[in-house]
Amino acid sequence: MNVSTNSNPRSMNLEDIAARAGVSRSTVSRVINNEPYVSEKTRERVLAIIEQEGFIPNPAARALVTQHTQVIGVVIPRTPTVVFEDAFYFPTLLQGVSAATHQRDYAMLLWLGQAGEDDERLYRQIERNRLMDGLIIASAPSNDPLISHFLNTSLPFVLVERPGHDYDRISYVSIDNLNASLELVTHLINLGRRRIATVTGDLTIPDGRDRLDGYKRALQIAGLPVDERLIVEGNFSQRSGYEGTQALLQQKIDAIVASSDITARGVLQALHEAEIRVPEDVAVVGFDDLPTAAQVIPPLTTVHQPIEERGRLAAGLLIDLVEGKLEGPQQILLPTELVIRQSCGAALS
Amino acid sequence: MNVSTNSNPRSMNLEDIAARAGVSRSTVSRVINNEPYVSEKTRERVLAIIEQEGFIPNPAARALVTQHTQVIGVVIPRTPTVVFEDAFYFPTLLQGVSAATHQRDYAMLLWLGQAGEDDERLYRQIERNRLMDGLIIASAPSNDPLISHFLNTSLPFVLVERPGHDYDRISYVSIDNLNASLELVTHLINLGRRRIATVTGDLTIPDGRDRLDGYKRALQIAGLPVDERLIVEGNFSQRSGYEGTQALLQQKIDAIVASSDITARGVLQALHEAEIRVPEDVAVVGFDDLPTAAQVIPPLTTVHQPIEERGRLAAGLLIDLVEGKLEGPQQILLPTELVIRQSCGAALS
DNA sequence: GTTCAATCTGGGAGCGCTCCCAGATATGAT
DNA sequence: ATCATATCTGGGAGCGCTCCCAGATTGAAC
Repeated sequence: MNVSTNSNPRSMNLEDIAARAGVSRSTVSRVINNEPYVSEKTRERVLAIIEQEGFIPNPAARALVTQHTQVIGVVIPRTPTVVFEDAFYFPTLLQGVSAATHQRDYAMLLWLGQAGEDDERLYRQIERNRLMDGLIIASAPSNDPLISHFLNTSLPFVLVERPGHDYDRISYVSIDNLNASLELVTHLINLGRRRIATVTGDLTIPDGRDRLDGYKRALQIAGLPVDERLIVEGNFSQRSGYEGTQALLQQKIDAIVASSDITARGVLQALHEAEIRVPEDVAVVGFDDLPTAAQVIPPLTTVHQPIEERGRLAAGLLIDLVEGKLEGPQQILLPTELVIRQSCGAALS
Repeated sequence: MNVSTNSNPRSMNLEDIAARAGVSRSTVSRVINNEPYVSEKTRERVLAIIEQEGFIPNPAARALVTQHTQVIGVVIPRTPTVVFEDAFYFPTLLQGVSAATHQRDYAMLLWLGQAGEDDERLYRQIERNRLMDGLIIASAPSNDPLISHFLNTSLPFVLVERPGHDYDRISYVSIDNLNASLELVTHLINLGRRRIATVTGDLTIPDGRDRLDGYKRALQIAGLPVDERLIVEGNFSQRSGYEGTQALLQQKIDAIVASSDITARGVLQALHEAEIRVPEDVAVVGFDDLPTAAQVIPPLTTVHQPIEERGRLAAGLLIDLVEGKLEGPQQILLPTELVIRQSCGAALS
């Protein structure tokens, strides 16, 4: 009946190409996979026909036998805050991951956490998806379920933050938060600041804790006291910077170290409202070097971190693990760069 | 030799589950795919074993026979400008796409254009990737090669902008730029503005052209002249807003319609430098309602568009097309909303 | 000429599913 | 009891590849 109206013609396969080239399936496979033991003449003939027919091998069939898909996954749980408070980090990171995956001929599967919604369902979907050769997990804090799950699996994964646990069993790419923070605070000390306060990040996250540790270490090295009254716990948000600063103004201070540029925004806002001059009365420094850091008033002294490279390295590392070019847990800490602008008062001296 | 050191144990398959349940491969398959003709008792027994073993069917094997992967792709070419000038649109759109794909149990393959790099290589990778059931193409302007390619293919695809050509053969989800712009300009006219200028967007992009057409239409409806000297061609960038405004200041004007909130930022900057009061001397309106629109001074009157919903609908539509629930090209125009703040001078009257 | 290794080529087996068809069993009408 | 029908169940075939092994061909060495 519908012989002539076959609307969805079967696409070509190896056998079809083989027939047209007058060779066998196996030979075509060898040509496609660039294997040896094919005469130059045959190879060229086959390649010509592949080109001419626009033939592309079926990835599902290939994956079925090789157990590799050439696909890696990227999970970004609980994005809402990321998206709305800092719409820079996440796209930039993806850009880096994307660059590396494409360069190595992989594709990238993206999993985004949904606003408000519990990540439970997402995690189940990710765990059930056996299409990936490996996984990049962004934003480490409370994604323990994912990490624990994949620790019990043979699926390679890489974090782009330092994990909160199992440090030595997990591969990750991060920045040297502690030393960056140490350098930043030392810079303030060198400028003559002595009563240096801080609004920390989320201390359940290694990033937050490490930055605080760097702050303390810098004071200790300089022989300055670590005064707990000058340390207010925040959570990287602008709001925590604003409220933290209001609390800090009870004390006599001459500098505030914000845990992030977003937090610094809140700090500046609170200082402005209290009619305190920056940097004359109080110096302010941030962390991250978001594009807006140069645009606030006064321009923010901060720590630049290579976000895109972080993504690129994480993807490269993951693919190396997948392909067996590297073994076991690998940890990479990227260097950061102190960016001196006006908010620290460097121009004053 | 290495019998006991088999490091990568073959994971379970249907046959294994079947053996444990004392049934056949086929019955397990029926249970997994929720097909009828399985007795309730058998179904429960099989489900229990699947649960207990944590069995997940091999997607590659499944895809090989069904010709469906439950994966859709999203292409965002030439992201650099998007990322750096407007880091909001793109993540929000992805969030919407992601929400819809996850809800319908699909996964999302993401393809990002690389900074500076030619998109040629990316396009080849996308075209060669036969893992996707369908494709969402963001940012329509110059991606003709992709669109033309997939028009000749049976792969369903959906744009999230209005295409520059083949309108009626292509499925897309966009907003009603023309009427939104018309409403916006009419609002200015109702406020008494008479010399209304505009800095357009990229006129090679339908979005840009439609917004300009809405501007003209509004003037015509009000019986006002369309003065070409009051129309400066821009490209959605802040810079074009800045330079366009400087050019417009040669004319006598009382309002500027910016093609986007980003452009409006440049417009405000130029007016500020020229010491022209907004909205007293010149009213300014934008388009897009970025989060920053409410934060500039004065807060920007603009057009709110449902970006996340755009992504969600595009993905939903694509999956409907993939699954055959909908036919052929489908076009959706989403409604927008006029957001009146201070920059239009509404509060003055 | 023969012999041997290196180089090339083809086809069977199998990856883990779905689909189809044949056969078994239960259910109800006669 | 008999038969027709609806409900279940099992196994073969096949999706399009890769991998392995056996056989064919070549070329160099003797």
